[in-house]
Amino acid sequence: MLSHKAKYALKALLYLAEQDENHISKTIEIAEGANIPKKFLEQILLDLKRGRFVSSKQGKFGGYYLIKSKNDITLAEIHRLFDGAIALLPCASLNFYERCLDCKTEEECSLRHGLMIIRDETLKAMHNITIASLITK
Amino acid sequence: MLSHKAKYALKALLYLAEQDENHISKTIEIAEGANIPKKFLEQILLDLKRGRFVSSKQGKFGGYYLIKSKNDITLAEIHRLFDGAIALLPCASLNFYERCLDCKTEEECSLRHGLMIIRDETLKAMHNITIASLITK
DNA sequence: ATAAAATCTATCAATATAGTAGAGTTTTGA
DNA sequence: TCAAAACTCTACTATATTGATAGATTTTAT
Repeated sequence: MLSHKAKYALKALLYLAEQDENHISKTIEIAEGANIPKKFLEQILLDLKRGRFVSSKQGKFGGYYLIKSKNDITLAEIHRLFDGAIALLPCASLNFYERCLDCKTEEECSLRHGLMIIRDETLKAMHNITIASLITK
Repeated sequence: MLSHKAKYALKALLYLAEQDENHISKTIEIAEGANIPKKFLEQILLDLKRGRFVSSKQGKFGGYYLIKSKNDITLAEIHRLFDGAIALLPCASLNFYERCLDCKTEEECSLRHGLMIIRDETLKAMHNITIASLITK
């Protein structure tokens, strides 16, 4: 399941993608427009900024705006940024690999192979879900 | 990610599936064979019993054994039993549906459609991973 | 009866989640 | 230059979940 953070992040990105080009959105606008607790959203937007999905302008008339095309922001990326690995176990993960400590046979645990198949399928599907695809549903 | 419970459940089922027909396995055997904390495994086996994947015999010479074909036990089922919904949000779930409370438009949240696509893909893949398929990897 | 095994219920520590609070910094325009 | 508006940063908190452990109870075979 997605965390609330990841869900809110997607909704915030969706909100930003629906604004006019060059429009800059204040946190409070996004919060109200997408129904997200404002103070929580502040943290999420900072995370999205660190992830280089959005950028911001401080001070009066400041706010947030997309710096990545809505066609290039995928569910996979947002999942990884907020919820980590897409694979079902760390030993089957591409980006968050860790050895299973409870596996006797060092490299290959009995589940790893099957879970890598799932990972590849899920990843492929998650890569196709972009912010743009969510708008034009 | 899978919980330890779900992971241990899969490993326990794998262990049981690898035993001779009619063999009955004591918890301690499974625990040592699959490297799972014994007391924790006890709970997991009871869950698997309630889920009708295994059955048990009490008393001396008792233990656990599969009552479902290893070809019919899928990752999807084990995920649902121990970790719940396969979908990324409750509003996109088949078996654990709940409305998104933060969605303004009652029935359709902006993410639902995309997440249902992911769910279908993941589910299809998870359905193909069976205990049998994990053995003959 | 006794030993071996499953079963049941309770408890616990550590961690993650979902937020809230408030002070600090930057920018703008009057 | 000053104040308001906005982002930024750090800390805190309540609650739930996870990953176990402990111990008493019940069942069965010999």
